[in-house]
Amino acid sequence: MSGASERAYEQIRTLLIQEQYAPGSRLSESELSQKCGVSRTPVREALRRLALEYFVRIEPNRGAFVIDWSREDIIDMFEMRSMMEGLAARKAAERATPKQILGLSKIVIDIEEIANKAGNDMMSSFLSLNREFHEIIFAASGSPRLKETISRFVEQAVVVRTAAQFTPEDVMRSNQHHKELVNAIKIKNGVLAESIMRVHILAASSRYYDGYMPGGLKGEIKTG
Amino acid sequence: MSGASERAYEQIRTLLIQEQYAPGSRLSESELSQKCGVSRTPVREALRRLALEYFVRIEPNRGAFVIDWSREDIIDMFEMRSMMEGLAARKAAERATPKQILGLSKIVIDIEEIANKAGNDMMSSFLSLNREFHEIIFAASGSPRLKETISRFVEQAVVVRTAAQFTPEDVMRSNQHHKELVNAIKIKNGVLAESIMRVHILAASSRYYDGYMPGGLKGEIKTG
DNA sequence: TTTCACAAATATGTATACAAAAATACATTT
DNA sequence: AAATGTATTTTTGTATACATATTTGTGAAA
Repeated sequence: MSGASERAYEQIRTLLIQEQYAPGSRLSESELSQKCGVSRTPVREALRRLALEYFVRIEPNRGAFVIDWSREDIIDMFEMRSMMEGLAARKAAERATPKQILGLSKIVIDIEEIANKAGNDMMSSFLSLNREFHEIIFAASGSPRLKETISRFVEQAVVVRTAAQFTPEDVMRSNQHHKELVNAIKIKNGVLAESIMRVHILAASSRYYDGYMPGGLKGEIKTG
Repeated sequence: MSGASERAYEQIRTLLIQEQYAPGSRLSESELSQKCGVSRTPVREALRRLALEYFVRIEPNRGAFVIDWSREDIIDMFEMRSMMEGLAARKAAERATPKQILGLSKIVIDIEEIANKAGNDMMSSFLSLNREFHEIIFAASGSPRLKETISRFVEQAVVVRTAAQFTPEDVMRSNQHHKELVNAIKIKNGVLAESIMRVHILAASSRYYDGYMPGGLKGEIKTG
């Protein structure tokens, strides 16, 4: 899909992830349309879409503003994510095919390998594999609606930035969770899979607080 | 807000709730713009918005189609709803103000009264009060994001229709749940509040299956 | 200087015109 | 008759022009 609307969406989204605009600042449609090389119509459509993914907030007759995530917003978001991805893991444990389980196992091994190399692009490889891992869980859960809802949270600026905070030890710990999760799914233990996934998400969230919140939360909701 | 876009949204949404268009059927932009008395631009915006609320599905270069909810989709939706509203109830139990608790208690009494009268507009009064009840829970949960996410599911054609299936006994049972919920919140028992809310939602969902699915689910996931 | 009122400028909201893609109808071929 | 290719029509996608609301800037009055 190479439509103007799609391109505008991608471009604006990238700008927002790169923090080119301060939180709370106004996004002018004409300015963005110039920057994206398309007319205002597809820009407006892109902004509406970004509003649904919590990148911007739209005020009637006033336009789009960069969303400002409060501390509470972030805590809530991870809480919801852990709950929904936990549900996805439980359902995946009940329904995953041998092929999907094999795919998950393979990613665990792949991440283990790149974690030891610790090269330059280690992080981008990890992010890609990690994403793939969670995608398989979503697919295995058999609930497109669930996947869609979770995605709206996961494709978030704050989330994207969180992963970049990961140290090699974080990657190892994360992959340990993955390994336990695959085992739980293998033995079809849904409740276990759900619990592991919740820990997994909340542990990742604690990295965010450590990295980005002033002084972190210092154990308030740390789990890992 | 009396904008053309808003009016188009309302009108189209009403048409969809009233099942004026068959599931899967195509929605023509020009036809809708004529019917709504606005141009295609606000109609397009309304359709995009309805897509996010799962009323329609948009295919690139092909337009909007009325969503067809499969049996699995509906089960998933109620499962997610019960989980998310459960979370909201737990958080509400931890944070509700005396004023909010009083508001909840009042609604329980009001519903009790109208349930006994069983008049013509009993159902619409119940729906209104029921909505208000859940709104207070959302507000008390202190998580606007959570409320927003749940709303996208709740404002659903299938959900709206489900409530219309309620018998007087269903209303009484539903209000019994409400009463227990208010008590749990009063004593700040979050886990209890969460459990009650889950039962509450899943019990309501069973009414849907009874009323609309061919033959119902006959106890498959019935809870009440 | 501060505040308010009002006009100019700017931004969003909507309508319309045009471009591109998809759906349809029809003729041609097998 | 069925299938395929092509022309026509229809629909969506995008750009632009206009309407309306908001913001900003200026100046007069307190």
